[in-house]
Amino acid sequence: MLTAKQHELLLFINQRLDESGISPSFEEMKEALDLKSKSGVHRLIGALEERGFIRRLANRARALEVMKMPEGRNVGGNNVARFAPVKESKPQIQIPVAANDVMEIPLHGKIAAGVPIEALEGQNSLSVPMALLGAGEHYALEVSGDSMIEAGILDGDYALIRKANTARDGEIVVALVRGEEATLKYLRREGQQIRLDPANGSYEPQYYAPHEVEVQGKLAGLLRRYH
Amino acid sequence: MLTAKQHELLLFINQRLDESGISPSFEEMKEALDLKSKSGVHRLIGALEERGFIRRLANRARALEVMKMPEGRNVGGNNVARFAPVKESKPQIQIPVAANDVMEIPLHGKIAAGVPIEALEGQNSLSVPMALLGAGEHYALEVSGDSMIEAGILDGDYALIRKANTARDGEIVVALVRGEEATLKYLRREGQQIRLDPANGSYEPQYYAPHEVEVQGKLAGLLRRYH
DNA sequence: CATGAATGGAACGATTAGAGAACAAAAGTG
DNA sequence: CACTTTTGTTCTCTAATCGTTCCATTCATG
Repeated sequence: MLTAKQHELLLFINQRLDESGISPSFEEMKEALDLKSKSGVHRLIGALEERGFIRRLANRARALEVMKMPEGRNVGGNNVARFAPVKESKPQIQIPVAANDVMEIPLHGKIAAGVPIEALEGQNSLSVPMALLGAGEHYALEVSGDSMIEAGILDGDYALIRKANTARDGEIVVALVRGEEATLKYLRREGQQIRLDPANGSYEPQYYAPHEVEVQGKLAGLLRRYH
Repeated sequence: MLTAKQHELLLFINQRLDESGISPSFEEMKEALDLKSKSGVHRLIGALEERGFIRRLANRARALEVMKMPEGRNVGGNNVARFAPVKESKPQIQIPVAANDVMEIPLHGKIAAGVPIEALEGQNSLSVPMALLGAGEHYALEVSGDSMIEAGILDGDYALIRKANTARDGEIVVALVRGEEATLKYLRREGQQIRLDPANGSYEPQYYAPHEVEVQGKLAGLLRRYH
């Protein structure tokens, strides 16, 4: 899927993001790739974006985000044991259903504060209006618990998650902690630490080393049902 | 399903992708298959693509991607605990099933505390999974304001409303007050009075005589979008 | 020998890559 | 707010790599 240069750049970006949480600038990438001009970096970034490996905010400095890594490679190089949760997969192509701006996305189970994702690997799926999703690969999780209640995310809601390996500060992510607990939390970086913030005064923020936390996706939408 | 050459090529591509994450070029594949011209590779790639084993970006260098491998190779579905050197499975492309469990409902405008519904009776509509709705006639409103924030209903959310003329105590309703203001509130009865409760400590409950309040619908679902 | 399929060859055009510079847009500073 | 620095964008050239296409040739088979 990638050329050697694209691969090299992707690795570098991912590494920097993992270590410091800060996107490298074009200048820094230029140095890392041993180039003498930034224009090349620009093209490579374009190629990576086109292929869905990274995502970026246009005209913003240091606003890169890694969506996936080539072939199984684990992001952040953390060799933590992992349990049932989200299986890494090849990009699944989501084609809008004809005549309907709706998509079927897989329902991967429940997510709760402090509790692993229940791997209810059933064939469950959810129909979701495309208007709620952006580009990319998505899945749904049923929210369990009240740790995000102040962000308007209630017990029983369905969280629509876009797969990603990194996220920017302040975004709500599905974070796999030490390979065993997956939780939905605000992601924030403080120095060399990763901080996972609940949205509930009764819970405390938790701090981790970067290698202990793996971002599996970010919150892209929410569905709730009143009976 | 595959000819010997096709099979050989697929294996080679998969191996290279696995080892280095970098797609082989036509030249390299030519060498690997012991061919003396790239045109043969071109045909093989075409065949593999046609059969859904690989996918590629047209006119892009080294932009191959393996979608699945031949034979009963395990494709996803493993729910066993897995450890770090995760061997990748190649999930099949997920094509959404024709979703007939979807409904188009009209988007009637915005609703806010203390402000009439904006009658933007345009062509706007929203596709919504039927799972979020019950029986009956529904429409959607964009929520404006923070008066229901403690009920997890935020500014910008889409409220799915089921038309109804009555509601039980404690339900969230669209209430038309004195024929002019439509608001989203908790409905409660106190003696001969109707009480409309916001879910926000900064706002006060409001009391009305029964004839002043007309229930237009009850909250049936909620959609939110994070960008 | 005819035929269709697979292979070889080479020309062609497009993409990728490197460099340099000028410019525009954000972020930071006082 | 004005000014400076940092950062991202765009353009032009040049060269090498890569993918595409068309056509001739070979091969296996009946």
